[in-house]
Amino acid sequence: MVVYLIRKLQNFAPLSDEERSALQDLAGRRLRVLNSRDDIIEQGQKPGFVNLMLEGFACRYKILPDGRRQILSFFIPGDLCDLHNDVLGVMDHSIGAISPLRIAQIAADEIEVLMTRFPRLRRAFWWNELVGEATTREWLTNLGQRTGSERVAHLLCETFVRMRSIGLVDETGACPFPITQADLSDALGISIVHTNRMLQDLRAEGLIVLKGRSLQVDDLGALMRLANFEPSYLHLRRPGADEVGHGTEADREALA
Amino acid sequence: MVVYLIRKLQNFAPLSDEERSALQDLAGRRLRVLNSRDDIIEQGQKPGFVNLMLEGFACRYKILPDGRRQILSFFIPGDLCDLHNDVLGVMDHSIGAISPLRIAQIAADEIEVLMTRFPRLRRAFWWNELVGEATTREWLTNLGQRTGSERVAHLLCETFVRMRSIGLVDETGACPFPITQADLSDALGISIVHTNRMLQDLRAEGLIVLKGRSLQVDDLGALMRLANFEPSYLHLRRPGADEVGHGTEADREALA
DNA sequence: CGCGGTCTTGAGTGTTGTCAATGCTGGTGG
DNA sequence: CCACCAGCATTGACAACACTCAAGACCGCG
Repeated sequence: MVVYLIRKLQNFAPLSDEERSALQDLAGRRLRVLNSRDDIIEQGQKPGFVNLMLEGFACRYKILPDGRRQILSFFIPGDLCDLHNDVLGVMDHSIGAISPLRIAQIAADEIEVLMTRFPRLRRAFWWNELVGEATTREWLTNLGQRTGSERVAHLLCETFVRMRSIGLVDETGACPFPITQADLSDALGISIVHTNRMLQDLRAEGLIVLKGRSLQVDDLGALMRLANFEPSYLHLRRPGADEVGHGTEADREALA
Repeated sequence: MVVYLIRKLQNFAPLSDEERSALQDLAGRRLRVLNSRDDIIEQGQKPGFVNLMLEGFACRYKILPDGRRQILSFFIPGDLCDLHNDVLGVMDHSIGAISPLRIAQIAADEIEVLMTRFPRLRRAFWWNELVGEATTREWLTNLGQRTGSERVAHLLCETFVRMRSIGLVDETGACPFPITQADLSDALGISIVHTNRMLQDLRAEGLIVLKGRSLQVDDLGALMRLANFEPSYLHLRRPGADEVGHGTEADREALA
């Protein structure tokens, strides 16, 4: 399952066999299995490990005193949580499982050893962190500027493209999608009812098929247009990416 | 003007005279002066320098193809922009001046030399970055979960507390505040008209006086309660902060 | 004194939220 | 194998918060 991390990092730079097997070792240590809705770590706790997602979906979220919940990001296989948060000492948010989960718990110093031995991996991890921050900024833009339907479409685009970039979209254009409508609502800052209605619209337009924890995107181009989705913030490299720019709509489709 | 950076970093750890003078040197190099509304760096450009805010306000923002603008963060004196963004190569957002501005442009390798010489400064810079990320997450929560009035109140709380932590609130409880209502709207994801009305409400309640580019907070406790503002994400240390926790309302006031 | 940018206010509209009920589905135990 | 249950999805009716449009006031600056 480390293959997803490797695929992801290779969006930044190709990795050597040695680097790949070092990553394999790293992730083979402490395996942790969680059920849907379990917390990996809670607000207020001190982070002990870096968590590497092996299988399943999770999310970062924050609970307000009155119970409102904001989901801050979704984690899919290959994602690393909180590479550096030991500096602050205390978690200001929680991380919870959305589906049944398998994660590897990695000690901070193990990562440090790895990064010292392989400078390219250090840069790859950094790149990964920065992409995460860029994604948070895009979410902020999503919540601040886009309408309900655009928000839903945008999040679906992002998740779909990320899943595809690690090879989890099958030949029919479908990928696992265990995120419930309640989760979507808490991520997008709209009510459950409204989320449901926006999804209906997307279905009615023939853009997506969403059912049984699976998302199939039938017209990615249209979905992207509807959302104003511009994938460059994900910094993905796909075959031929060097040949295309970032400006035109054709570029956008090519990159996505 | 480097004093603001020093004050800020000392929220993380006390600095030695040597460290302080090294920071002073660093910031004395390339001075850049900008007018209100000038851009420091634009979306699509390659970042050249790390920018240190000496005087004035700035903001990070993103423009959508159709012209909508989302402000992602505000910079006040002492703030460092984009310590590490050279890894990604291209800016996915712009940074613009809100008021007349004086900044120091620092080369990435100068920072690296400094951090190697003073490991504590390295950790302090890291801490600073992580606080920035925590703040972005708080903004996401603000946009996703809070109503218009809460959002406005929350942003005022945050800005006021940050200004106070670097010594820019005077004895009357007022601080410079060059952010226009249009800027606030783009930061909070609400319309200008609505922003205006929410501000009127806060004035009517006697919580703030906002006029002439100056913000005076008359009842911070009430403003914080209204906003559900919980300042721990800013990780500020004030005198006695070691003695208080983070849970109760009294703690919150003490820390803020 | 005039001008541009900013702020304020009113009126009407509509997107989105709330409440509440019902339907669906996959898993569990008898 | 069926009945039941819990969680999730869907729908309708109504309310409200927030948006748009539009006009006018204010204020600092040249």
